[in-house]
Amino acid sequence: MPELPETETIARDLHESVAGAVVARVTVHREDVLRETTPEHLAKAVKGVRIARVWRRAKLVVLDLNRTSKVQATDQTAIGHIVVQPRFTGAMLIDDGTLPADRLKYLTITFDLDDSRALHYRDVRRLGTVSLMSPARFVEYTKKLGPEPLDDSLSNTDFSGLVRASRRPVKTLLMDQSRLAGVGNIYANEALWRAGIDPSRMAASLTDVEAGKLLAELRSVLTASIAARGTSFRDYRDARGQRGSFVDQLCVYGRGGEPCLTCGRRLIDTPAIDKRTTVFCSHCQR
DNA sequence: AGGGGAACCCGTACGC
DNA sequence: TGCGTACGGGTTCCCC
Repeated sequence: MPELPETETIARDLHESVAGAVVARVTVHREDVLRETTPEHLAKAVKGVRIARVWRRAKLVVLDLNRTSKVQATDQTAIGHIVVQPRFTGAMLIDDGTLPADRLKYLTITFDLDDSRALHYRDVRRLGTVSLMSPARFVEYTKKLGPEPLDDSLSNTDFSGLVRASRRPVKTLLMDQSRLAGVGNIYANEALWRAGIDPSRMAASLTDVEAGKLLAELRSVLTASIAARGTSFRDYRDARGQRGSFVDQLCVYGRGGEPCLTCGRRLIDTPAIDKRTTVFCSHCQR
């Protein structure tokens, strides 16, 4: 399930390998993943345009599209964005002819590139989405998202302020994309365990010191996971079809009933908060 | 503002 | 073995 580190890994890989490439043709195999566009509209809008940059915002992979004509060569303004939200089973795959055959099942959209490679959006369960947005629409859409946790411009004071403004459980707040972008169930659980904070605590009850500790641990776990190319718990694969290895460094997620790595007591696994699996240590997390 | 619930989708796991 | 069904998981949207 791609959260921030997995989406970051996909975006970096894609940027490295397809930035600058031109889209020759688009084939939509499964129309139901499209949002804000139609197969005809997408094909027309994207044919012959350059993928100028691939980057991440929240849990979204964003492809910036530019014109290819020489006249426009100095104009760096994107003419639009393809916004991919992989959700659970979505993957962006670079197909240079070497992908194993089983990776080529469940393709939903194929962007043929002018260098004979292809970029596929593959999604087994198709809860993920692919949108085509104008620059204005993209701004409107992304301004509803909270700050990026790894952005240096997010200060301890800012973070403490947004945490302490909410009376919801702190875990719910961490996962609220409109307050803080990119954090999902895995990293919310991990950061709270590392920070020694009970996930069900009212966010507003955290002290400035606790909030500072939580942001530091959140950044630490996200950074370490990016370095490991993300967590492949079930389905996640990067743009090369490979698994991420951070699953080996998870301390609580997926370890309900097993011993806490700090105190050895049984980790509690409960759906009590928002019906999402929360794993924590009732002894170490207060 | 925020809580609850439904919809989206289908492979997997499980019961019989 | 095969068939049927429940489940999961993030986001969006609608209602309260």
